[in-house]
Amino acid sequence: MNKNFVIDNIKDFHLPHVLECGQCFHYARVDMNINEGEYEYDIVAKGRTLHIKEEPDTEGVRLIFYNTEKWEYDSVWKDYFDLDRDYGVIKNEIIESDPRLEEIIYVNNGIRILNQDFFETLISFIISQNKQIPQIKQVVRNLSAELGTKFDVTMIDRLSSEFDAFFPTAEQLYNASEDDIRKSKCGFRAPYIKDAATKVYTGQITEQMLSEMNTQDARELLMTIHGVGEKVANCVLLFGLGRRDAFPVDVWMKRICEYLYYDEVDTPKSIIEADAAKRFGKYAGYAQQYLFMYGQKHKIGIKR
DNA sequence: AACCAGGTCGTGA
DNA sequence: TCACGACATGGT
Repeated sequence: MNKNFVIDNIKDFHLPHVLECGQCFHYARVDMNINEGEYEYDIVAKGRTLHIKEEPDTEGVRLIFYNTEKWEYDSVWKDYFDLDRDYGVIKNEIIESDPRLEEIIYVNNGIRILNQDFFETLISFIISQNKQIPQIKQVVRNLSAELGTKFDVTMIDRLSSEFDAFFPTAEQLYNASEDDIRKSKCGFRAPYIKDAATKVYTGQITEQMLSEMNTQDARELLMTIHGVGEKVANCVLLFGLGRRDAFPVDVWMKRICEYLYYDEVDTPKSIIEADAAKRFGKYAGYAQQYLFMYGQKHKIGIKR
């Protein structure tokens, strides 16, 4: 039964940076009986659950996927964690675009852009507007517990923690009333969630359509959803549709980029996004994530 | 007690 | 186009 899948010597990977850089919300850290250099998490994603641990290895880290078969790693988690990608190349390209990012990348090394489920990413980032990350996680958990398909923790013997349901499908959210959705404490975003679920469930917007469009057209189609603006659309493109050229600009990125590139002068998000596209090109999404972590860690530009 | 949060919408110049 | 308040909820 308890078969673990292990991979050794993974470079450019650090679980806390991967999960806690604000790109995903349906996870929890397991802090019990952990040794130095070890990090353990529970994750609910891709309609599955995962209990995973990182340990130091001779070169890079070792990942232990608890109670996981090889086929499941090959077909699900390898892609989810973006493990086929060579981040050495990506880091070099970014540093070439701006040498000042070398230190920032070094300090925040081990970030991976996850390949998450499209619909979950869409709803999660609709929720994210005007909320802090811990609260986003709470609403995602509430929404799942109330409307998502339950899984039996004792049967699965995998999760040690607080989750008991998958993220709701488009169908489940479409069939829920706005009041039911509001019970998740999503507040004024409830009609937004409903509209997104409706457009996806009725096939007005599909992952297939979006993946066949160029990034700009896909962004515009996403923005026809009520409650999806430029920033949320870019997050969905980057984290849920594999568009690594997308560069979401939120309050943090605005502060960080003004600090780095605009001499602290107030600059429109549209300018910041366009300049980043020019500067980082197809690596803009990766650059954004290193910058976001850096800004959060050092509270760049925050005045209090 | 105001003010802010991985924003977006509606309104009015 | 652009500025600005409103919007639920919770934390400081």
